[in-house]
Amino acid sequence: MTSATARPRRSYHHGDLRNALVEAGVELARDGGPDAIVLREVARRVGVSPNAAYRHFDDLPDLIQAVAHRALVELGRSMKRETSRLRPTGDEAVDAWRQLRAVGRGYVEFALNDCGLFRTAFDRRARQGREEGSVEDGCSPQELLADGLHRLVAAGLLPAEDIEPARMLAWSAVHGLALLLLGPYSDLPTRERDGMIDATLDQVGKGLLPSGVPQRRTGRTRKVG
Amino acid sequence: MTSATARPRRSYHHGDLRNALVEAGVELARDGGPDAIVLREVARRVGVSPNAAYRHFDDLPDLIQAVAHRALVELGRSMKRETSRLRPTGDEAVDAWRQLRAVGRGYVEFALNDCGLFRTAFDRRARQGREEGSVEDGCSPQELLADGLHRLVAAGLLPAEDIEPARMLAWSAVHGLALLLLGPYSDLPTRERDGMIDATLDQVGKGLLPSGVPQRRTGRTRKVG
DNA sequence: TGTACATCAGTGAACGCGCGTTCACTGATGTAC
DNA sequence: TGTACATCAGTGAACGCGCGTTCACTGATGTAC
Repeated sequence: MTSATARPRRSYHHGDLRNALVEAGVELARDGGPDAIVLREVARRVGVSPNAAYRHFDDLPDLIQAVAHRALVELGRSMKRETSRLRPTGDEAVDAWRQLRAVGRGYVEFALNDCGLFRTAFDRRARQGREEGSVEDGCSPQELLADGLHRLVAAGLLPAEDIEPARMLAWSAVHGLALLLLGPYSDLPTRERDGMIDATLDQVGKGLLPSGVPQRRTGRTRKVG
Repeated sequence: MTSATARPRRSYHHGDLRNALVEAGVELARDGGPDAIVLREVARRVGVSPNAAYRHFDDLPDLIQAVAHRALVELGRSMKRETSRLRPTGDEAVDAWRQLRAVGRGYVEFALNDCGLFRTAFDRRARQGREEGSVEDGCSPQELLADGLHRLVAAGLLPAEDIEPARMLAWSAVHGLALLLLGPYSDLPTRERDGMIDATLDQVGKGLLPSGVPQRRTGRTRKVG
């Protein structure tokens, strides 16, 4: 339970304490979810007195907010990782749909692999207080979803005016799926779980795309190259 | 904060303490979500010493579990209420789809109106420990969803073998939608929020039903009367 | 290049708090005879 | 119908705990001259 990472500091001043505190918070959240982010324990792990944290954060919720922000960054990375694994087929419709699918898969995958951090990303306390903008580098979960949707539009699979409802269905389905798999369905064997993810993503596709989910090598119609 | 409901008991023995404790827990959860369920406060509200609760519950998680169960019952009621408002059109396909839609709407509506209780229904601590079966009277959320899906099958709108993926998409979408509306989209004005719910439920329909969402008075094909 | 001094970033000790849970207890209830 | 007694369902006091936060402080840093 106690500080594995706590080692005596070389100097009186830490140099990068804020970051170190957030990092420790991330580790706690990873193991035990948002409730495991405890100011005193965070300080303990970094090897600093509890009140030192108040030089860098207003209060505990402010710290949680910072940890949640990191969690969103990691969620985005997981999504990005999944899309970057794709090899283009040359068929823009197929590729566009695959990209959105990968985005969704990365979302669910992260939730399952890093459940504590995932829950932290959407914790209530993280939303309160100041905005903190979104993830810097254009790789926020929201942007990745938007990219995927725009690519569907560009491929002629999704009418541009349907973007908003499409976003909502896609995000809802994937978010709900992740939480159900962590919750009521948490006893499911990995095999069946993977099947469920695939099946659900396909169903989402059917909901999103008026002309259906494009299949590779079937010469399905598309309007844009 | 303190006991509005605490009134001196007539007798030494309460008579229905377990129930009273759960009820107080429900009120706390309603106001503040699962974390607001605090054993001492529950006892305080009922006007009983804290340790009296241990005659009826193993520990705090056991109490939370009982409260979560009640929350599920209320969720089911909200869903049922929504379906019972429907007036049959005579068109079985239309009616079947409307029923499932109402089930989904009742789900989201409950989440928005009784957010603390909704979150409690799916709290992690409630899932641990013994099973406690499901809601007694055949009105559990899961059963209502199943009923809706079976009716779609009976109406010839959904192939029987697609029930499982359909369940997963429907539940995921509606669950995720509820949580997103409570979370990242919580600032949304009611008007737009309602629009989003409708749009998302329609999208779910498109995902579920191979022949599309049935419209009233269009003479759409159906296989079973 | 050296020194005075404001500012920054930590420390140590303490605060009050409310929690979940356990202990040894006692008043109330119901059942056997 | 009345009484003895086991069992049930509460009480009161206390336990240890760890938390978030505040106080007055001090060591380290960097800048003006």
